Amino acid sequence: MIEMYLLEALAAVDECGTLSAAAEKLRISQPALSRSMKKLEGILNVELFERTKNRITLNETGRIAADYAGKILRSEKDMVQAVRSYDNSLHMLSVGYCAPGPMRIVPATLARCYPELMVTSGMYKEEVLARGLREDQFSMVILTHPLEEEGIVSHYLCSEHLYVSAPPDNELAKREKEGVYFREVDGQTFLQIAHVGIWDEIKARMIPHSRIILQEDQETLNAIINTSSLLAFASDISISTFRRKYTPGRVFVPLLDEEATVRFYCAMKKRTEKKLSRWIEAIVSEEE
Amino acid sequence: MIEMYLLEALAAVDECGTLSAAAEKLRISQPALSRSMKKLEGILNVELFERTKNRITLNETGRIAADYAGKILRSEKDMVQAVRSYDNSLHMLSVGYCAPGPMRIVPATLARCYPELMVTSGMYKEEVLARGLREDQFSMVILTHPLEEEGIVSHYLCSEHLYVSAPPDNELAKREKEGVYFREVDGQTFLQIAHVGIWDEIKARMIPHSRIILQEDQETLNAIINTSSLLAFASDISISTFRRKYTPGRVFVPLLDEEATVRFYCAMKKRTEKKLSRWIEAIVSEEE
DNA sequence: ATCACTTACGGGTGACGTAAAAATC
DNA sequence: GATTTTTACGTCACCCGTAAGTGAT
Repeated sequence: MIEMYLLEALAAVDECGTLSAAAEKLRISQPALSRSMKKLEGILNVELFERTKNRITLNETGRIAADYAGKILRSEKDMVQAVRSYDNSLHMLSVGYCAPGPMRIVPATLARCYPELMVTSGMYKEEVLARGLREDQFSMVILTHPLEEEGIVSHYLCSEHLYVSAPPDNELAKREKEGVYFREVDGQTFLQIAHVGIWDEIKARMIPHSRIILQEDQETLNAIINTSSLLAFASDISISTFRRKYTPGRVFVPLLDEEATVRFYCAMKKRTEKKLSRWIEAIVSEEE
Repeated sequence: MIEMYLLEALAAVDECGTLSAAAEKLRISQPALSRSMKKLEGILNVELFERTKNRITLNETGRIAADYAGKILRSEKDMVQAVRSYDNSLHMLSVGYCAPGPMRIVPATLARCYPELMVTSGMYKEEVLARGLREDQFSMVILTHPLEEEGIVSHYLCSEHLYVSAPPDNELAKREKEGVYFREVDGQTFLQIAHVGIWDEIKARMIPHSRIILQEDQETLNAIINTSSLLAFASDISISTFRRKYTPGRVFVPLLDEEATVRFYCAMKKRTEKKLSRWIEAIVSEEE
């Protein structure tokens, strides 16, 4: 049997042309490589090289052997790649989101159901998410609509409702109960966390005349909000998870347009649905 | 990099189901195999087995890995096979004949042109020869006609003319100069060496009423001929190469039918023609 | 008790590197 | 003289086998 290191050596010699160059590439000494090539010829019981005193060149047989060697080495690389990535798919769950809201709920509930699973999260545009799901870059994606495709199933996950966060001395604070329409605040300047996914498009449509000041860091943003008289945004999810706690002085006024409510659906392939069945059931029951 | 022995071990475990059985198959100890499987998992950084205290089973990842392993092992076998057989084709020349006459000429001339070449000879029916040439079982075949096919070239090689070998006291011996026709000897009993290829068919057609006593061994046949009053066969080739010497008392009477002369052609693939160019030129010049 | 796997320990093969020689450019 | 391959020799890694241990059937 020809061991892999011999095939690798042969491929390197084929590639480099000389033993010395190949030895350097392989990070072994040149005599070691010379021996390996002799050993390979011994195993095959075939001459692979034209040898002169200080020159060694692959002959036709050697080139054929080197081609096979290259092919086998690629197979081996493929194997390592495929096995590792399959194993990864068992231990990792890559989830893509179109908005930060569900990202505050899903990873936590997944971790509760499957403590052994490593969950990765990321936010992308919905087209990217759909394509990534098809191509197995994501195990699951969170969208604003069910994805109706062959082999893919979608489940309703949760909804998120948008609020305006107003300082207590602002006129709007009085409207905490009855709410406000987008058009009433269009033109105002808002503070907002960066990267809110789908909400960017909604705000661009509904309050086109507003300026929105973005802040990358959530803690910094909270600090600014607490000392600022500017309006900001919140949602039922963000309020319940941290806004109430970290921007305690603020009044949250619900937006009354239907565009201020988004329904989220999780979409995944059938085989993932099977793997996540416990979580899906839990989500469905929480929803009731 | 995963060495081949690890892949072989994995494939054996996959095949045998238990480490002990696989170890026996591989002719190594069971602890050694246990270690190898651990090493493989270490290299891949992946679990390949479900392990209980006294049971080890491939998990899904392991089955995927084992499939790859089998594939790579087959590739390696293919490589050895292909390289050896290519090398063989450089050093061996397998020639198939339809008659023994050319077999007395061709191997000797080939050996003179290419002393480094190992030449193998064998006699077969012409259909078998044509197929064998196509499928590379023969490097060259000797036929009674040129082979007109894509990628195959044919050259005229030599002709062979049939004689009747008669004891000096036989009536026929007087006809040494003028010759004799097949029909004149049809019905007579002949002594003949076994395995004369194409000549069997010619004789079956031209002297259907004759009995032909076959003898496997040439030396034995010569001895019988020298002490027998039966007729026998000879040809210009056999006469010049050994009949004159080993059956010295005999008179050789030429057969006058055109069927008694056969022209031989060597057929080979284009690449073989290139390899044998020196020999082909020599044959052509001898022919002139 | 037997079977199947793992752990522990010692041994030998063989792959490696260094050094030096031979030969070509 | 520089480069390339081969030969020689000592070293060390690692793969193996034996023996012992653990747990399940």
